[in-house]
Amino acid sequence: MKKPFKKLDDSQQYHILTTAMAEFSAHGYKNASTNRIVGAAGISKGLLYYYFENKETLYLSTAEFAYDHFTTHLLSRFTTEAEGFIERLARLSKLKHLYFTQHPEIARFVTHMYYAEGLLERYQSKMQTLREWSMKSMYENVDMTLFRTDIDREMAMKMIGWTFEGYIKEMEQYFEAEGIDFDQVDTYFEQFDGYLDTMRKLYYKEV
Amino acid sequence: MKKPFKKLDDSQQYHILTTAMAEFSAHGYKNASTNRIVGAAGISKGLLYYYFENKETLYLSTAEFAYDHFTTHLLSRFTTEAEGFIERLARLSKLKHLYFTQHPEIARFVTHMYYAEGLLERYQSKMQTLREWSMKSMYENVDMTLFRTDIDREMAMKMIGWTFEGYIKEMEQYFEAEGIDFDQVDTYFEQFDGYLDTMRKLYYKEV
DNA sequence: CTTTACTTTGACCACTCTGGTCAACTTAAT
DNA sequence: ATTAAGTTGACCAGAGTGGTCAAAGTAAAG
Repeated sequence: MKKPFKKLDDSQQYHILTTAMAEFSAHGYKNASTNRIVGAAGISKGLLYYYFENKETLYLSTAEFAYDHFTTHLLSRFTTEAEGFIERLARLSKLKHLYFTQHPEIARFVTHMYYAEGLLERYQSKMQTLREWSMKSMYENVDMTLFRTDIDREMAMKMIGWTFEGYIKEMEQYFEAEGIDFDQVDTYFEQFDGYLDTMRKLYYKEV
Repeated sequence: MKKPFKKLDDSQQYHILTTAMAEFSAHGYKNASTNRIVGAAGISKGLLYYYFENKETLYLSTAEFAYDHFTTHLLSRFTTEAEGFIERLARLSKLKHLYFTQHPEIARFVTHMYYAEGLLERYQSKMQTLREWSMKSMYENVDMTLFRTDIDREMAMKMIGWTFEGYIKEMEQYFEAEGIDFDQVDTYFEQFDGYLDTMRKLYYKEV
């Protein structure tokens, strides 16, 4: 990353970097095309190389930006208040979902980083931190005594997690296919709360 | 597909077609490389074009073979006997899992076909049949009265499905990372049955 | 042996796309 | 008018593409 790029508007930096992220997550580092990036970003080839020394630097700058953005916008915004496991995961899921709709390219690129191998080795310790954070944020200060005692807790937690994953995935597929209709975003949250109630009935002790 | 290819051993046909499938599912039709295919299959470039008129025909032959193989090996092998929803889905999952371990390239290519758009339009009616079959095989002759009455059935079925998906996905990731150890395949099935018991406890009426 | 028909090879072709450069041009500030 | 920063797109060498084809190999028949 050269100095001229740092002098740009934040919004223009964001624009270029997220465009690059979309390309990188879609095709991986090697098969990503700088030509497509400049095309999609609406800048000339020369300008891209006026901003970045080469493809590799662009990729690494992109990774750094994504990591920082993700951590400051998502991790810092999350508190571990006392609550049940289902409520905890619900809050986490909503946060993730919100971040995904507001910054889809970054979110997708972060998951790409999560699994990518190759250039991102310098980030693997950071990724490890991420993994540990997601562990901690799932369990810390969670009241496990709410679970009914006749079923295995490990299993229960796994199944609850899979339920959230499945529901979110289904919603994403639905919105991707049909387009987001804001009337239906309401029913989306109603349904979500419905699942929450059901899960409490299934996994928690009777009151 | 030309006549010389049809004269080959079944095993050699299978070998070439599955190699092509791996390439196609990994990179999609357009970015798949015939050079990589011949390299991985261990045949010369000329021979591939002695067997197939061009890349497109290779792709379509591949699709036809995959579809036929999948339907005859999986669909035909499945019966809709009377049972509960959990047991039905467990059988379906085990079948899928078995097919996936025995014919991974075909399985992956079929999922590729499921979502691919472009050349496979002639197959979309067949894909629709597949979709209908998977609906039918999930519900036909299933005893729904086993469910407890205080939770929504639709939700219950969804959540059960997500649990199976999640468990299978986790197992695949584990086996991919650690390699398949046959001692652990046993514990795999024990665990699976454990989840079945738990699910019955969660979703079925008490006996 | 020779001939004939079927297989198989890999060098080769024209073409597209790649990451990256750079002289020329525009814009803004002095 | 001068200088410096910003921006363009034609251009390059190289890699990889789908596809061809003369040549070589193989096996059976006469």
